[in-house]
Amino acid sequence: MTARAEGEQGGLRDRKKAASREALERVAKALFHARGFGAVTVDDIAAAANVSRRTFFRYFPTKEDAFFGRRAAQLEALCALLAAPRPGERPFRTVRRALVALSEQHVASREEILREHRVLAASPELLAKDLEWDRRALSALAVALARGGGEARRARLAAGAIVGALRVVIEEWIDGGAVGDLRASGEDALDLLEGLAPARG
Amino acid sequence: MTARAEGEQGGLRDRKKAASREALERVAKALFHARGFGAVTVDDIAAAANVSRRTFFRYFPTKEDAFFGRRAAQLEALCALLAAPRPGERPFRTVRRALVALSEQHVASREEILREHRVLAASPELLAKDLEWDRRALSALAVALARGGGEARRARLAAGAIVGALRVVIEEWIDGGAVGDLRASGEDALDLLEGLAPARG
DNA sequence: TGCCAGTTGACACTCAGTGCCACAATGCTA
DNA sequence: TAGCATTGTGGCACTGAGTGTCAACTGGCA
Repeated sequence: MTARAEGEQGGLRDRKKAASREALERVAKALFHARGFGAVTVDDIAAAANVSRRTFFRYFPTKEDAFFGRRAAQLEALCALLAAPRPGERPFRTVRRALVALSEQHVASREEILREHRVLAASPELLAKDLEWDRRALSALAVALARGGGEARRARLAAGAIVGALRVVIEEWIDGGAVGDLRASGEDALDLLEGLAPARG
Repeated sequence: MTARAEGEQGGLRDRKKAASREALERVAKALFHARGFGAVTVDDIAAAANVSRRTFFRYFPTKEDAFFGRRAAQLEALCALLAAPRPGERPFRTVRRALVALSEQHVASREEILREHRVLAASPELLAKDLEWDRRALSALAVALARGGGEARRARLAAGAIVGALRVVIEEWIDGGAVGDLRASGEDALDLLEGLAPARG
């Protein structure tokens, strides 16, 4: 075992690795957007990135994963926000802040989201995978909501309803061309759902 | 073109067809339960059902579909109930009746659901597909809720929250060994969510 | 310079899913 | 009951995802 930790991007080796990964993801997305997910093979991606097919699978466990870089980053950001409540803040308030921040990220990446959504809507296999991210967000929200000491069951219930409702809000925003006020729509939905959060323990 | 319509199960041919399909599904589930979804190949299923591999794919478009017969039937039953509101009934009431009926189906199929869930929990690829059924249920609920003439947006929002919350309720029921009162938990959740439904148009 | 560890490419393999064609079973009709 | 069209089935070959393995290469370090 070497003394160097894994993510310590100092060496040339690590920089090359990061570059390969980034190139693969970029090239893959470009191909998906151009031809649709199903019409692009891993061979195509590997060839376009000047890498062997085998190498592609060293960076991404499945073809789908080359598409979901954004979602992974989004979830990570959400979890980070949820894990850092302000002192004395009610759990629902923390959740609201985190989700509002998420909506602002969405608005900022408007173009990319629209492009991705076009690919997503045309390939059901991607849609299925996409829903899994919601499940993970749900767990994170449930943990955050339960922090106040209320019932854990109730926290999960509220998290489920929030995720379910916000997915609809985001979809409507996208279907409307991503021109509406996503933040406002999201906050309206959260207002309606606030009563679901567990009472203070 | 023959005069006979497609589903007219009178002839020997149709009975054989139905039997093959049923045998494939039964055999497939048995194998999935015994070894796990990933450890069973389509060849295994076909062989166990005394049918060629090619024939399997004439009955089920994917291996997953041999697992989700129940879900398909469930969704169909849900849609049927939603499509038949009682005269003068508020949309939310129709939805509640349909979902209560669904919960009773769940309780009645307790054993099978537990067995299926064991398979499901052990194979993420199935879980992803499973979530797609929720999406379809969501659309059906949204249509039913919008029937009152209220805002369509609001109806979809409520449908999203309901589906999100009820999935959590069902999961908790299953995780608890399917011994709790699912109907009561579901109704409690619906009580909390009733305010989300669009106001009367 | 030479060793070590990690990265890559090439090859072979399994398995899901599809198109195609020949064959057999079924149902209808003469 | 013989003959016909229809339709289900099996076999085969093919594409594409994903994995294991091994030899060759490259960066880091002494």
